[in-house]
Amino acid sequence: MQTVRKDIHNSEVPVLCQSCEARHQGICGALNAQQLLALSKTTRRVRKDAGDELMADAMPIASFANVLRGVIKLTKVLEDGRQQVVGLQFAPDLLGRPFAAESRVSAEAASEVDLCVIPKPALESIMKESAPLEHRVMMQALRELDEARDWMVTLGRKSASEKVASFLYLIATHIDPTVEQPETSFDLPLSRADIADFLGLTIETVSRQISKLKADNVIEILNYRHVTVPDLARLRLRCG
Amino acid sequence: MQTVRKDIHNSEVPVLCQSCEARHQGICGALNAQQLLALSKTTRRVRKDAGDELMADAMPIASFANVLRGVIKLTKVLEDGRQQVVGLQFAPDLLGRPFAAESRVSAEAASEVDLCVIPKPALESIMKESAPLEHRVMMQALRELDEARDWMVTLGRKSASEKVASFLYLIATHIDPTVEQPETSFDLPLSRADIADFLGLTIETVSRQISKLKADNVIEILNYRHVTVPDLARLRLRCG
DNA sequence: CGATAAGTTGATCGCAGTCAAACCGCGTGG
DNA sequence: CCACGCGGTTTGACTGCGATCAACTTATCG
Repeated sequence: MQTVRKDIHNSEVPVLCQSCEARHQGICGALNAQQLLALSKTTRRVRKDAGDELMADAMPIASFANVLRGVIKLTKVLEDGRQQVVGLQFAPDLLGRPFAAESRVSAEAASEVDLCVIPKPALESIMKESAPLEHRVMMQALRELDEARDWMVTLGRKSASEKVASFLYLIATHIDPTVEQPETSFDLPLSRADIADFLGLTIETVSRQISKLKADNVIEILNYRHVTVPDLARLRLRCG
Repeated sequence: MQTVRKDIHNSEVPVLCQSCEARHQGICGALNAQQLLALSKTTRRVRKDAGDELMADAMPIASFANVLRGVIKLTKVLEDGRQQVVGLQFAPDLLGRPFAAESRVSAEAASEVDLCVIPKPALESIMKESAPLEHRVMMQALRELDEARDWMVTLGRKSASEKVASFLYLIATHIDPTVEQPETSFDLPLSRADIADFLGLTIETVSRQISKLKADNVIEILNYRHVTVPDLARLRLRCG
């Protein structure tokens, strides 16, 4: 989050974290009015563009952020440059690793995102006082652990076509978690390269499998990014 | 943990959870004397053999358990039977998914293990009162999340030989986390089939890569299970 | 001993990676 | 307006790693 300072072109208007409060989402739902007011004095509303780095691996953590809109990708890289996306965060997730001096992943805005940035000391001091808040943070960690383990099955045991179908299914069910209709439509928040890094595949293989799903009428695609799924259940079948 | 009841042949002697208390390890280190005494009345010391099922996917959770000795493997299976090991637990980890009605993984003793079994209501009621305990549980969840994400890189981006080397390195550094000497020796807690399921490979590929490491003098093997690593740094180099 | 389970080794095949070329949308400047 | 270049994507031809199928070896135990 150390990039926040220098990115002057981004709007940094101090506001009350009303988005999360109003919707009782994210971590703010666990706070009372007084705590919320105290916290709101230290938070900053920040907009970041796709591709902006939010947190670097092995760098000290200066702040946390509530994701209000958009998608963030968490990545790890090997010495020789091989990259793996190890997690995606949607609203209203909390970005950042509590109780660690430095991050163990890199975080990057996958799409344009809105964040509610909270200084690390502010959040940790409130967390020490507020058991409900710490509980909420733990629940997110446990959910992320469940998701990571689900994804390990995909990475370790699924074929390329199942991996791509699983990714599309994940996005379809996460990007807009409203009522589950059989037909859905959405914009992919990730480039082919990012998808490949998420699935442990190459760009070319991802492209081929998407083309195959299109040929089999499981999905329709407009302008590379906009996906329509006529029947989610049929996509689900392709996930293995 | 519902198998605890019926497995009469296993010793179930009620004892104080002295192992974890004495070493200030695991969750018991977060409790005061009074809480520890109250908890010890409900806990049971249990020994399980390798291969015993401790928890089934999608089954209600009846209890938690502190791992005192041995290794537990957490697995997930696809409908068609493909299996993936999604985590390993060593002493003094806490086995079980807090704040969830049912488990999302299967747990099986990989080696002979000693457990300190705690009924779910007992632990959760103490956790509600004791913030340090909840904090300790959260720290474990965060650590498991870090480990899961590390492993996602291995699953998604490493070659077969790097995967096997990474597994051996993981075991070498986890089974006995004492002072780090260049030479180490240990027994593999997993069969070739389990290793394959952990790495997203087949048994044959695991066997071939182990043979290759042996041929290159990176490891020595006795009776399939006992491994000696003459130089941990050299094994580390093979991890990618 | 023989039976069985676990592990190793060999031969072959196919999926996904690699290398290369074409395609597409888009902004920029002539 | 079109020419041009550029990044992202698609498609094609070929290769190679790891899966598959099968035979064999080794350890264990009745």
